[in-house]
Amino acid sequence: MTDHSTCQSCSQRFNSVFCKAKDEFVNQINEQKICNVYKRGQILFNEGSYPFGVYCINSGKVKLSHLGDDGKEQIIRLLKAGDVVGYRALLSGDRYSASAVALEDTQICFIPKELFVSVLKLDPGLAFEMMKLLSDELHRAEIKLTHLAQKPIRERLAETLLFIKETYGFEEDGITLNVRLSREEIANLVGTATESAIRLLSEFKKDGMVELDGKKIKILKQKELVRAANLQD
Amino acid sequence: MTDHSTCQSCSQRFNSVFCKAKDEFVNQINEQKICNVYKRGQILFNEGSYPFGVYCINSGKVKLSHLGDDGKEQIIRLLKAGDVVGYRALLSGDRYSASAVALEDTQICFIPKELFVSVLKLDPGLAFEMMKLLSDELHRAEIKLTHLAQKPIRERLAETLLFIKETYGFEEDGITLNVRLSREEIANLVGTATESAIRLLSEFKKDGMVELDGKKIKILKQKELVRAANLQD
DNA sequence: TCAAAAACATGATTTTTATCATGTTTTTTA
DNA sequence: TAAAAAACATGATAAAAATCATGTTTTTGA
Repeated sequence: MTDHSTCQSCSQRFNSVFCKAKDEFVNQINEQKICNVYKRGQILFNEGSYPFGVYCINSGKVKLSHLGDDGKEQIIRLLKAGDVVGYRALLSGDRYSASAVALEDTQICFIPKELFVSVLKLDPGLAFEMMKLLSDELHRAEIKLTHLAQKPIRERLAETLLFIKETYGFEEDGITLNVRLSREEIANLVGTATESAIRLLSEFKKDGMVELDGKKIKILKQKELVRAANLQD
Repeated sequence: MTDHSTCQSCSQRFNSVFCKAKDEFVNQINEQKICNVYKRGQILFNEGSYPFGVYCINSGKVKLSHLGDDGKEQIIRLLKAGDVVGYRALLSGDRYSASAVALEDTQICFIPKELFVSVLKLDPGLAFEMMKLLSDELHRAEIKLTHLAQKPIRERLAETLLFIKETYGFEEDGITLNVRLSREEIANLVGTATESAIRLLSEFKKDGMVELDGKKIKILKQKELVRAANLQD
């Protein structure tokens, strides 16, 4: 869904919630979509503002985060090519409860609210995929919630590193996490103080599980990291 | 949706996700629904088993909870008349990731999976309400997640008491929470150790905010409780 | 490009929270 | 209904995590 291409031929089409949508509606979306490039740090939308549509990520990376009651960021989701953002508030009929910010230069297509909703009503394939997406996100949120309540920070940090790997994968070298996050962002993903995240990353390094080179994080011993995460499945 | 009544005349119909469903489909559901009474403590479904349908609560109360990796319960949701349970796993195509247990004697109608899914495909009104429900639950989960990551236990306990009040309301006296939960269940809702929950409840009592009489909890000073919860809105 | 700002790192300390221990009360059930 | 079990309560202690302090390194922007 880049400027010069179409939704019909979009590389992410069958990798997204639109995979089951009928051609007829994909064509309609193609007519009305607006494509844009967001630079690293640019805001797609801000907590508290009204949703006017949904955002399809064609390439790049985006973080979705809340501000807690005392102003501290909590990162709710990490998004990549093929993901859609901004549907939660739109479907609830709320303002955005989270902000979306590009983590690197990112190509995004905007689909206006009215069009998205009308297609959702006419295309049960899309509606079903949407429900599946919401259900999966709800599942993830409930698991995370349980882990936040019950697991120590060390385990949650290990889990977060594995989650980052699942989401963005490795660079060509096969061991470096394919995203640059600040220590503060990692802490806000784990749900802890920045210093604690830094300290535990140093421990993981000392234990030989990871290698740290600025914001580059290499996973040296994934199995040990899985053990450190203490997951049941 | 009791045994002797019909979905068409169900007192919860317009108070539920089926509020926008077409009569035609409500009639179909009425034909195939199976109504049951669950005694306090009885299990509707168990984490790990396969979903065969969804459960509509006609009266009574149900808790939905996860087991954490170390076997500790985390209560995910509290459900009441008009609520539907068991749709998450069904829509995701997963096994149940949580168990549902009746908190008191509860009347529940079961709607078989195939019927529910087929109606969902044919009735955009129901599909939309379902998406709205999922979005709202996702929102709630994200807020809770942020609070678990950022707020101290005292604030979370206060918030939990207010949440229980929002969900189940008061008894006729206007101050007693209309549900009986053990201290352990309250702790598993807050995400803390049972002793911590007990201790902080005692503090709230000492501060005159609540009155404790076994499992009966009376809210004496709601405003102070709101302040103790330190919510932003 | 170089000065300022931000991010990173780590030790020391304090606060928060969990765990352990023990006694009491309530609930269950044989 | 009485004995056993479960739940509740609270103090003492230990562990976990946050905060504070300070110095170093990296990044940013004038």
